[in-house]
Order: sequence, then C-alpha cells, then structure tokens
Amino acid sequence: MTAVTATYESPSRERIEASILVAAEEVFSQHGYRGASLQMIADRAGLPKANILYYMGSKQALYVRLLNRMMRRWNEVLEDITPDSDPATVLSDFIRTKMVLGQRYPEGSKLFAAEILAGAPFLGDYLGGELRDWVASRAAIIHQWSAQGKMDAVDPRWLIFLIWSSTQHYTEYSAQVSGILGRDALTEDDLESISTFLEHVILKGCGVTAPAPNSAPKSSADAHSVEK
Amino acid sequence: MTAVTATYESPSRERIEASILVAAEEVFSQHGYRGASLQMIADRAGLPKANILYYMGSKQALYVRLLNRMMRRWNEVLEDITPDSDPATVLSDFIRTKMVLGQRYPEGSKLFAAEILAGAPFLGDYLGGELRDWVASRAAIIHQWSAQGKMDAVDPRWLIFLIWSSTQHYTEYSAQVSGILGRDALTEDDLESISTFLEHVILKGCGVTAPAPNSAPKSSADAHSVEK
DNA sequence: GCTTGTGATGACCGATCGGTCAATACAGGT
DNA sequence: ACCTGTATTGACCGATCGGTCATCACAAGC
Repeated sequence: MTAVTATYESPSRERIEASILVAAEEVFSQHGYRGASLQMIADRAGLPKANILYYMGSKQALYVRLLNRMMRRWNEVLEDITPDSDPATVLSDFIRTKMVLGQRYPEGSKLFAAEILAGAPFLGDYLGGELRDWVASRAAIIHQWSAQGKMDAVDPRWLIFLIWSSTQHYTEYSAQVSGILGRDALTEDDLESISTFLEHVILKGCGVTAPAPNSAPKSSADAHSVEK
Repeated sequence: MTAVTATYESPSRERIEASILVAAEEVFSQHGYRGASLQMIADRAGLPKANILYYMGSKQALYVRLLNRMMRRWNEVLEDITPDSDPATVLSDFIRTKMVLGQRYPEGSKLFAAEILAGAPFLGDYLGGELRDWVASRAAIIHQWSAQGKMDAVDPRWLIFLIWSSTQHYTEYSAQVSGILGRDALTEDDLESISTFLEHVILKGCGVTAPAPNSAPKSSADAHSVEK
C-alpha cells in the first residue's frame, strides 16, 4: 500500500459512514439492539446489507459506536460548576441545555433510553463509573448550596434525576406527547413554554432565589413571567 | 362439546397463562416487541415454545394482551377529581400513586415505555383517544385551580407530564439509577425519600400549599375529605 | 498492460424467527 | 370399552437473522 493513499480518508467514505450512522440510529432507537436488523438499516441507508458490515464490522460494533457518539455529545455540554456558582443560573442552564440536547439528537436520546430499558448491557460500566462520578461531584456542590442557605435542603441526587427525567420525557415519549397534544411534533413555542415551566417549578420548588444578579451571558434564561 | 366442561375454566389453565404473562412481560419490557422472541419467553416460563402459541394464539396477541392488562391497572387508580378538590391533596396523591404503581408493576411500566419508544404502533389509538381525553379533563380542572388562585398559572399539561416523567423515571431507568447509586435496587427508604422530594418540589414549585406530610387524610387547614 | 489495494455486492451459510401440524396423552361422559 | 374434546409437544415450514466470502469494478503505481 502506498502511504499517500493509505493515510487519506476519502470524503466519500465519511459521507457513507455518516449516512449509515443516521439510519442505524433511527432503527436502533425504535427497536432496541435486538429488535433492530441490519437489513432495515441497510434499506434506510439505501445500501446493500453487505456494505453496512463492510463499513462497520458488525452489528455490535455499529451499536457501540452510536452509543459512544451519544456519550461524547453529552460530555461536550457538561460545564464545570463550583460551590460559588449561582444555583439559579446553573440549574436554569442545566434544564435548558438538556432540553436543547434532547431536541437536537432525538434519535440518540431514544437510543440511550432503549439501552437503559434493556438493562444497560453495554453501558453498565459507564453508568457505574464515569457518570456516577459526575453525579457525585455535582451532588456535592448542590449539597453545599443547601448548607449555605442558597436553596432548600433537598437530596441532590433526586434533583439531578428530576431534571434528567422531566427534560428527556419530551424526546423519548414524543409519541405519547404528540399523541395527547394532537400534534405531529412539538413547536418552538411548545419547547420554550415547557422550558420556562420546568425552570419555574424546579427553581421555585427547590427554594432557589431568582436568577443571578449578573446574568449577562444568558439571553433566553430571563423569560420567566409566571408568578403567584 | 359438553356445556359443563366448556364453560369451566380450569384453574391449571389460569395458572399456566399467568406464568406465561409474567415471563412475556419480562422479555417484552427488556427487548421491545421486535426484539423479544417466543423462545425466550418459553424458556423463562419453563414451557415448550408451541405451548406459548397454544395458549396465546400469536406473538402479537400476547403482546396486545399485556398492553391491555397494563392499561387496566392504570385505569384502576384513576380517581375522580373536581375543581373543588384540594390541589395539594390531589397532586400529592397523584405523585405517590404513580410512584407505587411503577414499583408494583415495573415490568409492565417498562413494557409501556418500550411501546412508546417504538412509536406506539399498538397504542396510538389509546394515546390519541382515551388518554388524551383524560389529560384534557384533568387539565381543565387544574386550570380552574389556577384561576381560583389556588396555585400558580402553570400549563396543566406540562404539570401532568412532569409528574408522569419524574415518577416513571425510577422504574424505567432503574438500571441507570441503581448503577449511579451503586445499589442493586431502590430501598423502601429511597422510595419514601424520593416521593417526599417530588411532593415538596412540585407542590412548592406550583405555588400549592403543602398537605399533610403523610398520605393519610389531611390534618391541617381545610380538612375536607376528598374521597367519595 | 499488468499489478495492487480499496470499494461494492450477490450469493450463500448456519441459526433463529413466528407459526403450523400431526401425533400423542389423557380425563369425563356414555 | 369407546368416544370426544382439551392439553401437550416434537418436528417441521418458509422467512429472516448476523455474518462470510468470492467476485467484480476501478483507480493508482510500476
């Protein structure tokens, strides 16, 4: 093999791989690992089945690759916070970031959900390791906020789970939500309305005082209006 | 056929059917409709595969029967509320009932979740019909509560979804929750702690005055019995 | 023009899928 | 003993599963 061509990643290859990943994410997220078939993925990608295996190696490798990609997307938005951070700003950012993430990668979010439903056979280590540490560190900071009187003395873990569940609901249960609302999909207004609602209820419910005095960088976070 | 024996439902038959339903609920909830196989169900039930078909007719009939059973369980705990009901009591009961329901039927809850993830191919009509009406009627009452100044002017639909998502999270994401907590399963104390947390945050977050700490009949303020 | 490495794919493999069926066992009524 | 309807199950069906492989197309280097 000539070194020149070997190190060169053909752009067509990248495009093909990307289309396979998109198709696979759709199928896996709908039917889970076992329920998905390479034939369905191939049909959706407009390729013969053998090509899927040529580019991805195996069904499992393709699945793991999708999971890793989703974990990477997740990690990209994990910002650092300190006990000195303003709880209102941090929690508000957290809620809105999770909402945006679920809307940006709906198939990836559903893929993750299906993996958890199946008992996390491939993500068990991640949950008990990396993610567990992330939760522990955040929980410690939230705990300090409580100790400093910045918010109610709630269990930080339950608060984190509350934000996760309430935001992810709108991507993973999109079939239920749109079925009940009688709409095909959520509109931009819906999403803003939901984000504002969650912000209002969770911040107020945790006894967090109004947003930071210095919320300059944030543009959309100060849209709260509902008050009693 | 002799009428005597024909109308008689053998108790052994009921026992066998029940064991099949239990096994099938486990497999379907983990792998979804497509990912589940009759062989897996048969093995878990300790029966030959042909018996599953003999008792249940087909894979789809078995699946639909499980879904209907879960919907029935759900409907059993849907109590009637009126605009005169106390919001704190109703919302508190709602939260705790949903938590108990998820713990009592974890496999059924996951089955439901997998069905929604797959796009609700079998429950589409239910979501857009019966359940949609249920949500609409509850939303109307919650809206009246807001108008009467009993709580903040939040969108009732988002509130209902919030309670659904935050409670179901602990059954459907049990693999994630226990992985992060480093525990095999949630304890009784965990469940009480979570229920109290959700009650606190959601009621306070919606501007509802807190009810009695226990789910027992109210003691403080307007002790007005809600039940029929 | 021949070689070589990469991309592409139909044909095929054994295993498993949902489902059918014939054979068998068995209990109750006559 | 015989008949009849139910219960049980191994064997089998065509379809599909994930995966392999031989073959072919094609562009680059010699």
